[in-house]
Amino acid sequence: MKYVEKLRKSGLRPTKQRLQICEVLFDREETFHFTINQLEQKIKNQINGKISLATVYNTVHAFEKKGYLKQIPINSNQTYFDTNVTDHHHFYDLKDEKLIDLDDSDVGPIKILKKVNGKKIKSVEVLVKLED
Amino acid sequence: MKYVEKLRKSGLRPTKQRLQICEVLFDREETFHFTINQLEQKIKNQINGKISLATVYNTVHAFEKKGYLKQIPINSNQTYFDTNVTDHHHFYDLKDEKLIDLDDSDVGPIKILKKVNGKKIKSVEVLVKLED
DNA sequence: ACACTTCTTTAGAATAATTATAAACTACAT
DNA sequence: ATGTAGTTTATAATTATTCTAAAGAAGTGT
Repeated sequence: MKYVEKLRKSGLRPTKQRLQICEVLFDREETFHFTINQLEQKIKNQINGKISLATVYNTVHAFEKKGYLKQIPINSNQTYFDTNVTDHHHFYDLKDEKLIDLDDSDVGPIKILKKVNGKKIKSVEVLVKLED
Repeated sequence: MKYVEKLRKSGLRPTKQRLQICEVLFDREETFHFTINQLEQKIKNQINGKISLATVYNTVHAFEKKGYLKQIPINSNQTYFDTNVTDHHHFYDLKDEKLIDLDDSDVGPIKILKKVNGKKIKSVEVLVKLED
């Protein structure tokens, strides 16, 4: 399994559940945007067995902490995550409640001219809301 | 009362509670960023009486629908609102969980080059996360 | 293989933000 | 004043997320 080493290197034991979640998350061409519930559904469709919702939460948070996932700031009732952990921006389709990646070439460079005393910039994220 | 007319014009009855909330929200020099719970606290400090949490929710949502408030897209456990309904950007101080306005002169112009079939851009918002 | 420790999974309970409900109340028009 | 439609309110319901504690699995040393 190609994820066994990756997990072990991160100090995470390669359990059956984590490997299954890795497959759902990372065995794909394109960036994957998801909520916990959507992910749980995908996992349950893909595997032949049960997985606890708590495990999905645990794993997603563990992966986020290790830098394999990131949260996307949207005001939705559910939290969105992204398998693309590079600095990038998003379209959010309000009607379909779906995220679409923007890569850097789609957005001009963003300059932040204001400074805040004693704080440094951790990230700069653009959210472009789309309507019909 | 200066808010009576404003409310009536929007088709909202100028009730005692709504007028009190207007004072807390709009009788100030600077933009006000808040969560429902913070707003509830401010109201209870300011007035000499009770207000139901449900009323705070109702009113904030009514004002949002009428365009007097807008939601700010952040992933927090609580929803943030803003009395500044113009298109503008934010710092979010991760440690203090506080929002700071950026005005347009603080952020260079943002070009969105990508188009999505049949959709148009409703808003472009930048969130700059700050850490120590 | 075995024992032992530590990490992980799990079901279910707990928490917390938000929304729904339905009865009492209030603004407003007639 | 009376009627009606909108509003407030306490409380219940809902929903996403986190917590808990017991059972299970992985890793280490023997």
